[in-house]
Amino acid sequence: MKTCAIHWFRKGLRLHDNPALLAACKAADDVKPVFILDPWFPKNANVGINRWRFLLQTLQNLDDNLKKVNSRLYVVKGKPNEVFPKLFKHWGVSHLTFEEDTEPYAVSRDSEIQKIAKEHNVEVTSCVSHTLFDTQRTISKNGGKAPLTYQRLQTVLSSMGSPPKPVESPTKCQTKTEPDHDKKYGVPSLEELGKSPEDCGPLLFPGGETEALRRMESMIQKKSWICSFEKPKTEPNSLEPSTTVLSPYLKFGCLSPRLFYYKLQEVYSKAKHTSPPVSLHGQLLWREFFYTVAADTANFDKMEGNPVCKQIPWDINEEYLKAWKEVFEEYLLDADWSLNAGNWMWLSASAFFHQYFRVYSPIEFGKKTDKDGNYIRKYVPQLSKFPKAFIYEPWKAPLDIQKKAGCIIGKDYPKAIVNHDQMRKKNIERMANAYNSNKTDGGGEKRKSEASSVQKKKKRKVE
DNA sequence: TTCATGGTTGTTGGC
DNA sequence: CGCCAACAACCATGA
Repeated sequence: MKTCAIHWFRKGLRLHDNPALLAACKAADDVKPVFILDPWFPKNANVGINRWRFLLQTLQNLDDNLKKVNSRLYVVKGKPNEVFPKLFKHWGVSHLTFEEDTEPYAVSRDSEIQKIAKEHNVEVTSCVSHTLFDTQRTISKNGGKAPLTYQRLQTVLSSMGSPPKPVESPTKCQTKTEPDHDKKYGVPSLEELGKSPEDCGPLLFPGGETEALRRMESMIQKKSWICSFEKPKTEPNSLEPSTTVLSPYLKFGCLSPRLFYYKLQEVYSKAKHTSPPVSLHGQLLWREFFYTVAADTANFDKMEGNPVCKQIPWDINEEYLKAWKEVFEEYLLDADWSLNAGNWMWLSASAFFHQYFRVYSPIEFGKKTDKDGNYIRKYVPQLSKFPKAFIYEPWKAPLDIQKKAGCIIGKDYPKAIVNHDQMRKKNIERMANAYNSNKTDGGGEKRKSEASSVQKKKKRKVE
């Protein structure tokens, strides 16, 4: 009796610790590993050329690794809800497996595919392997709502025991391929997707599971570095990475967070080591934190309609917006929906972090870890010849120094769009007002008592 | 219900 | 250069 199962790759682009792939191999003697290039995606998401390259390299590597276990990757173009009915019929599919994905777009897409599968008598198995724990289980352990502080998450997780152990890679994943497989289902090149490879930057971090495991293994050798790792002491403006650079591999699932967790555990077990939140384990827990809150919060990537987000009357300034917009989502190799939204709320004191008067200075913060401004000299070549006294504030340099540096501010390089000191004050005031008015949103008695308690505090201060 | 506690990365300016 | 107080007074959690 021949049975055919599709394993649907989305994230989780790996063979190791992939319980849904294992389930497909177990359920069927013909396993079709499928990746769907969804035309919806490039139009509505900002994916830069380097991330496209990373994805395609990851798919190529996935195909290579599947070949080693007698299988192949099938890259199919189309919308999942149109592709699956065709594939179900074409291959006579009885099982569909995939890794659970907690992002709202994925949740609604997957529930539609579940329905379609049911209509075609296809049995669906989905498994958690993108996060350390099942986010829904964490949420229900916390009384049905996501923990809103890191400490609370730690408390909840510690009541759940250790994360599930990673499962082995499949040793055999028999696939009946067709002779024209490469032509019909091969991994496309950048050109075939209408992209220009010459627009790519240097290839510093190749995509793929093999590279992810290599990078993790080489990092895990540096035991004292791992044991003394403290995130706040890393250097965001260093020219060499001062962190692991495993995040793009975790984002695409080239690397299992659970495998990484247990590899770190092994090192930790033999020596004194740092702890969450600053340790490397702590970094995996931050990821878990934002994934968990994001899975439980409506409009997590927006302010409006987002119950955890402070409602702040931001200015709408198209000019400023243009200078910043989309940059992170487009250019980051590791752009990750839950993590980006969570971190932006953190940094803007909109949620999770509330001490809004601690404002980063674009001048002082950079100086802390890069006094000479080498990061700016590399990435903003117009400013590269400024003396270090002015590298963070080139507009303050006397005209003759600007001339000597070959860059007149306002002519060869734009003037600052805001005065930081003024804008800092203005925004602290705006935040104070927003916090205050959010506090009194209950209205009535509550409004009165809150207002009077603020008054009292002010009085005390004066005395 | 009330209140203390702690919070992964702030900046400035004086000593 | 390192240390420390002032800045203004936040929130979620848990006792």
